[in-house]
Formats: sequence, C-alpha cells, structure tokens
Amino acid sequence: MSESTGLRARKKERTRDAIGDAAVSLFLEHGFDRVSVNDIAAAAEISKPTLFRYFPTKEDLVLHRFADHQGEAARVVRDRRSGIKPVTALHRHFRAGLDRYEPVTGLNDHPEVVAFHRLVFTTPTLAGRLTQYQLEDEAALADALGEGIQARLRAAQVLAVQRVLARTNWQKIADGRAAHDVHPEAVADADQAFSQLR
Amino acid sequence: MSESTGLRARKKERTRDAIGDAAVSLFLEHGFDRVSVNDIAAAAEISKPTLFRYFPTKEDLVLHRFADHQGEAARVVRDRRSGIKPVTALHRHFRAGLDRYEPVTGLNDHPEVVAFHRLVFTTPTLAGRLTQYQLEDEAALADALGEGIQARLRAAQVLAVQRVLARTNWQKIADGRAAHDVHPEAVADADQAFSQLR
DNA sequence: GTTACTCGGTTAAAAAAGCAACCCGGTAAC
DNA sequence: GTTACCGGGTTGCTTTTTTAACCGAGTAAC
Repeated sequence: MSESTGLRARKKERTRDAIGDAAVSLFLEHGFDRVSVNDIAAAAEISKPTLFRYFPTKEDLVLHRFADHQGEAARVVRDRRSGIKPVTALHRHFRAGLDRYEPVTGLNDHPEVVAFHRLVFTTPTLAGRLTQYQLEDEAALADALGEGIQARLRAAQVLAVQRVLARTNWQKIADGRAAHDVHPEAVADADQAFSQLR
Repeated sequence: MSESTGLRARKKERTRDAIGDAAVSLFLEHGFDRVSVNDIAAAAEISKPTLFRYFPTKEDLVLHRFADHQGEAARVVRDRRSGIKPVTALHRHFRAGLDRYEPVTGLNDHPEVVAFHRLVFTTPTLAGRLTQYQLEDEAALADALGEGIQARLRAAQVLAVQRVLARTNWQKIADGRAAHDVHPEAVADADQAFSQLR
C-alpha cells in the first residue's frame, strides 16, 4: 500500500511530534512563560539546537498546529471544481470543518483543545504571532483569488470572517456549552457571514 | 542520584536494547535462520549499517546477553578479598547467581529464558560462537589466576565446571521442573563440583 | 552454465543530532 | 554599578545515522 515513507522521514516526523506534544502539554500545565525551551528539550529528550532546528522560535512550538492549516484557504480555492465560486468553496469547506468539529473552527469542546485556545488567546506574544501566520495565509489566498487590490480585499474579508466565526464558537464553548449544542448556531452564523460576502 | 548519563549515551543504550530485543523476539518466534538481519533492522526501526555498528555479527545479536558477563570470572578473582582462594571466590559467586536465579546459571524457568537457551543450544552456529566467547573468557580468567600452564589449566577447568552446571540446570528445567524445585540440587551439584576442583 | 535471487556484511557520502560554548537582553544581588 | 545568573537563540565541531550502492558466497531457475 503506502508505507513507503523512508526511515529518516518517519523518524523526523516522530521527533517533531514529540517536541510539539511535549511543549504543548508543558505549556498547558504551567503556562507559556513559566516553561523554558530547556525544559521542553529535556522532556522531548532532544538537545536545544535540535529543538530550534525543528521550530524556529518558542512561539512556533504552540502555533505549528495552526501552521499545519497554512495555505489551506488558498488550496481550497485552487482545487475547487469548475463552475464553483471561490466564496462558495470556502463556505462549504468551513462548514465541513464545523461538521467535523475541527479545532480550527473553534467548535470543539475537548478540554485540551479549549485550554489550548485559551493559552493562545491569553498569551500576548502568541496571539501576536498568530496574526502573522494569518497574514501569510491571507497573502496566499489573495494570490489564489487573482491579482490586484480586489483579490487582496476579498482575501482579507474571508479570513476576517473565519477568524470571527472561530472566535465566537470558541467563546461559547469556553462559557461552558457543549460543541454539539452550539453547532446549529455556528452553522447559521457561518451561512449568514458567508452570504453577506457575496 | 544517577541521571548524569548524557543524552547521547542514553539513546545509544536504548537503541542497543531495541535492536537486541527485536532480534531475540524474532528469533524465538521464527528461528535463527529464518530471520534476516534486514527483518531485524526493520523491526528495530534502524538501518542495516547501524545494526552492524552495534553488533559485529548476526550471532552477536543473540549472544550479547552472554557477552555481558564477559570477563566476569576474571573480575571475580581479581576483586576477591585477601585471604580468599580464587576457587572459593568463584564458587561463592556462582552460588550467589543460583540464589538470584540468574539466567546464566541455567536456573531460571521464565519461558522466554528457557526458550532462549534452547535457541542457542539447538542452533549450531550459535553454539559454536558461544564457545568462542567462553574461550576468551577462559583466557581472561587464566590471566587473573597467574601465568603459565598451571593457570590456564585451572581456568579451563573452572569454566568447564560452570558450563556443565549451567547446562545441567537448564536441562532439568527444560524437562518441565520449576527453578525453585531444582535449586537445592543445583546448589549441591555446585558444591560438589567446586570442592573437587580444590 | 549463466542469470538472478537472497543474505551476511561493508563502504562512502550526506543528513541529522549532540555538545559545549557563546551572544544578547533582562533582572536580581550586593 | 558591576557581577552573575537565566532566558531565547546561534555557532562550530564531533558523533551517529541514513542511504544507496556494493562484495562474495550460496542457491534456485531454466
């Protein structure tokens, strides 16, 4: 079938996961600023230079989970079937994310996921760097949408919508509601927001 | 206490264990000749050259467990307290091994250990190489005992005794008896054999 | 009788990891 | 105020590992 991933690649991936998991779990337990990169390296059983070879900065240890979705919007637009408008494709994609309760949509009530989002939103340096990521994502989406100011404006608006929707969902769940319970509202919000984009 | 083992050393040890364990468990399951070094490398998730950097030959993948006791007899003799004769020290050491049911003494009825010994004894190339190890051990013991033919003779006799004792114990256990049950006989045999050496 | 496997074992080059030492900004000690 | 430590990152240098290719002996195919 498809286990043709070489030994090297497999181990690198595993190391990367080990570092990321160790970091996130330590951050959740003690807070971002109270955990040093040395602690993380020790927990992941790697050396400090190795850690920085996998993640350029301390913040990326947290944000790689968002980074994994990097360029997703652009890809959705590029891969849409002919005859479908970009906004429609993005709308459907986001809705599918809601139906799968994907963490990125904010609609996920697993305690770790909720705590993880709180960690990101309440740590200034993390929130700051997260917007950096989103700006890159926006640029990629703009490229996929075409050229000129028009494309860039649309890209910005789409991502703003997604950001607000995700944040809204997360807030409701952080207030104690269950994801399943919030789902209908989340879908309704998304429908409204995306149709206003057209 | 003792966490001062560097990262590198710790990982090396773990890799070595992983290879050795993978090898032995595959050998026990399928037989020495029906498992290739490639299979072992794959199971241990390392490459073939790495395997051979840890173990010089395929046989050593099995025999390293004996090799870990390499030079033990010589050390026992050298480290004996003053006033104690070499044979006495070796006798006591062997007896202590019996009391701890150490696999090397043959007096151990853990299924894996029994199967492991059967594997070694019934695979000619392994049995052959095992005697090589014992010859080196014999030379070391001879050195510890002094110089000349006299020392070499004594060394040979001591190791021969230990070999026969261990083999005898193993045979009884392979016949289905419990180690605890065999223990008194094993001690008696050892006492008799060692006192005849004097 | 070549051809083409497989298997134990080796080689050379390149990637990756470890280690120790360092830079720089902050901050606590005295 | 300087000394000293801690934090995030970096820099060489060495050790370890992967990769792919190979050698030489055995052996099955045809």
